Amino acid sequence: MSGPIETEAGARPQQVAWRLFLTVHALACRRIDSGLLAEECISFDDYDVLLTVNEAAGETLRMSELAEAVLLSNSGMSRRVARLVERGLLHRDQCTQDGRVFRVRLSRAGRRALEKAWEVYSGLIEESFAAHVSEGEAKMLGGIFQRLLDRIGSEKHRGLLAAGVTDAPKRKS
Amino acid sequence: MSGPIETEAGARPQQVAWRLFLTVHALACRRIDSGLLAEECISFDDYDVLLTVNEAAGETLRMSELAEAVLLSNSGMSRRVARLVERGLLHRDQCTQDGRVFRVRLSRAGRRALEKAWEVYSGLIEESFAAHVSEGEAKMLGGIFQRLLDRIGSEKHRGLLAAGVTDAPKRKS
DNA sequence: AAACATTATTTGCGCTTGCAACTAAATCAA
DNA sequence: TTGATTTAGTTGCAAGCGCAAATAATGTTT
Repeated sequence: MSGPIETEAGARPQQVAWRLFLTVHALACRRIDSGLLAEECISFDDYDVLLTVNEAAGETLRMSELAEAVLLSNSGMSRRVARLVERGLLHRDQCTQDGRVFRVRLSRAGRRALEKAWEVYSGLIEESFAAHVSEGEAKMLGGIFQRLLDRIGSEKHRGLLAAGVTDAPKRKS
Repeated sequence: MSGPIETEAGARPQQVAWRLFLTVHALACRRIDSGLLAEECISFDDYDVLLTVNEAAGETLRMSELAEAVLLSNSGMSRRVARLVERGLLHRDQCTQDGRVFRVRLSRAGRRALEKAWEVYSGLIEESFAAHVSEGEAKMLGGIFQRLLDRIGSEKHRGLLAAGVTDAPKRKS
């Protein structure tokens, strides 16, 4: 986003890119959100949670890990998970070794919901993003974004996993 | 974001890029948000509103134009502007030709707040984004994002202006 | 073991949002 | 002109969020 004075002419390409980045993000997310809603899938945000759980080593995560991975506050995640449990998409069981921690995993219905949503979601990504970017460009973008993530993200955020960059050796529950 | 089944191995580069895109957005925005807060500036979202008003042709915009440009619902914008008026950063005056429309413009204090925020914000963009992207890469990103915007954005969204693609005739302060 | 400190998660609260219903102003119809 | 329609913007409502305080389970002293 450019500054308050000069704006149109003198903006550096990085600033222009930043601003476009914000706008594209907002537009694409809006489309995807409403696309999922229209097909009666779980929401974009819920998808993110279920996917993160599904991908976790051992297919289970503690509340705080999940919150961190999805970039939501702990309290926000607590309530989000409560709703998902309520709807039968997630199990949330207390850890036997340490009664303070709760582990979350997909239920059968949760897995089905995730799979159904993926069918829709992948099409929406295609239509709102992927179709407009060549494979070479996508690799470039991925490289740049990964670099940004390495520099500004504290550590294990979703993208690392997606890009297969993680080296976490852990095994399941 | 990759799908529920295969994920790490078989993901297309576009899907990897998409997921990283989401994560980088969330992380960078989080940093910028808290950076602005720490320096006692207006919020990221308010900045966006004030900047959009400032850049508008004639430095004034109707409520609905503003909402569209900033990608907020009309009701959300109505309340956001009410708060900004309350705080003395914006004027909101009823149009004399058509009493239904309200035009918004920066107050003096609003302009000062915008300028002060820009000093901080530009540093935060630098640190969270620009510093990690070369000028050539930034141009590439800008090109790709602009293309995406052209394809998925209905029309005049902020990015068009930032990229100097608009043909609006405005001049500065 | 009793008291204190620490860690994991959940609640209370206030704020912001979007949708849908509402009000007000302008335009169209007769 | 009066009445119906459309348009611009604002509210009522029921979410969701983050912060800070509360709760609960462990750990650590002494």
